[in-house]
Amino acid sequence: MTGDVPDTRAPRAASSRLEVLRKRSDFLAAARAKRSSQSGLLLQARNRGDQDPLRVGYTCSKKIGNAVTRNRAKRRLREVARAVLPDMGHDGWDYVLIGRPRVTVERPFSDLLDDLRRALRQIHK
RNA sequence: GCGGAGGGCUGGAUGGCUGCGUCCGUGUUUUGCACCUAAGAUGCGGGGGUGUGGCUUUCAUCGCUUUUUGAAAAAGCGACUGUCGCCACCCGCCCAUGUUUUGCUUGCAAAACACGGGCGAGGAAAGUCCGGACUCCACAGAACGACGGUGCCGGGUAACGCCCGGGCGGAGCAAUCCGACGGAAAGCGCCACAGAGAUCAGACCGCCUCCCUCGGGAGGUAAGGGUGAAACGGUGCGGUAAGAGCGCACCGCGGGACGGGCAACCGGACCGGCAUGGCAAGCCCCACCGGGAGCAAUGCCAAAUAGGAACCGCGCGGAGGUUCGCCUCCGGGGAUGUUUUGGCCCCAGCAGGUUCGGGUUGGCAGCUAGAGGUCGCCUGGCAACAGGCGUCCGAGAGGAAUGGUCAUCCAGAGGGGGCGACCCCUUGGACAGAAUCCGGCUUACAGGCCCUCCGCGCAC
Repeated sequence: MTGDVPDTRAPRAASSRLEVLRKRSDFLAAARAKRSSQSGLLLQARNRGDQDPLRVGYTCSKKIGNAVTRNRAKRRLREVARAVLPDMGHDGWDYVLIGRPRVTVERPFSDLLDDLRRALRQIHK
């Protein structure tokens, strides 16, 4: 596994780092913009109007469950974002992924991926 | 074997693909700083050079005039060319030095990225209920008061409301478990309903005596009935009109010499016929403990802006001294209630000058090695625990990492096949996520493993 395919791995690694939203005001701004509701998650997105790299935020409120459940939901959302956004996300946008009670944790992972893809197509249309 | 009691441990495993946080190393890039060195720009000083301008002067040159003239020559005036000197400005120059820009060398630091390596959730990380460490409110102490807490006794501990041992009361055949377990003759208050009567109490029924127009009335009586959580303590005998601690015996209760124990408490000669129940989780009394706020504490740095503080200056509660820095005494004021001791700080004002910082945002520190834990042995102790030696372990984030996904296996559950060992299929792993750090308590928890003890049954 050490040196087989260095050429295919390098570009992926460079693009896999997603910038994370940290300020409350960014979350509030995204919440006022477009949104798309899917069965596994809720997506909010805002076009900032510049050409800086896209940014992602995650929200799992206490409605999701206790701390363990909230963490797991957030981790699955992070993983979904890592798989989908480098290809389908647009630069200059902020995306906020919001977990849903029970579903975000229990839904099959492939379905969750489809949910995000569908939501992105809806918002970019 | 069945049933039970107490305690401890564990909290799925392996692998593939792919991620995250932190620390270390290597490399690349960028930035900053320092150094080496080169070039450029520029400042100052010295030297040098010459260009321009001005002035002066000498000489040369030219022109004109005059004189002598054949020419030449001389004198004067002018031109401004060259030259000498001085002054000003200037410089593709040299030397020394400073500033600065760019490049380069090396080193250091930071950031980003890549690669490699180490480490990376719990027994409860939880609830935030107690006790501390630490920080700030300058600090330390005493008495009283208020408020809050603790509450059998002794020990352990940094401390505790925790732990250990003991006592007392209760539950259980037992192992063992449970207990807000100080004081009710210090005082106040409350004790519903029922009942005739509820603590300086009481006669409804009954019993006994007397009276009487046989219905009843007067008196005695707490043995019996009834009420109630509780009714002048219980049983027996004597006694009596019937009864009653009225008398006696035993039990209970109260007091109690004395003995045992560090103590809680235990035993108890003897005395008292026995007047005095519960609630302190109502107030209260007694003993002991406790200042408040908290890591969003607190400290530092950098930005950008309304405007505060300190020092200097004028001036400065009183007196004295003075080396003019300040010191001593007295007076007033300052902090969480009052008083008090030590100690500290401050003693009108502002028209000025200098310096510094508060709120906000961002960053750094605090930040993890500590009353540290694991395991083993030794010493003291019934034990909690303490001491010693060895051993191994040590997350440190900050919209918050410690994961996502897939496969196989292993527990467990259900179904089917088989006499059985076993095989096949399905299902399937609890409670729960560090946030400054420790000691406890409480609460949640699928399943599994181990140890000790008790009762019953069987065998011997």
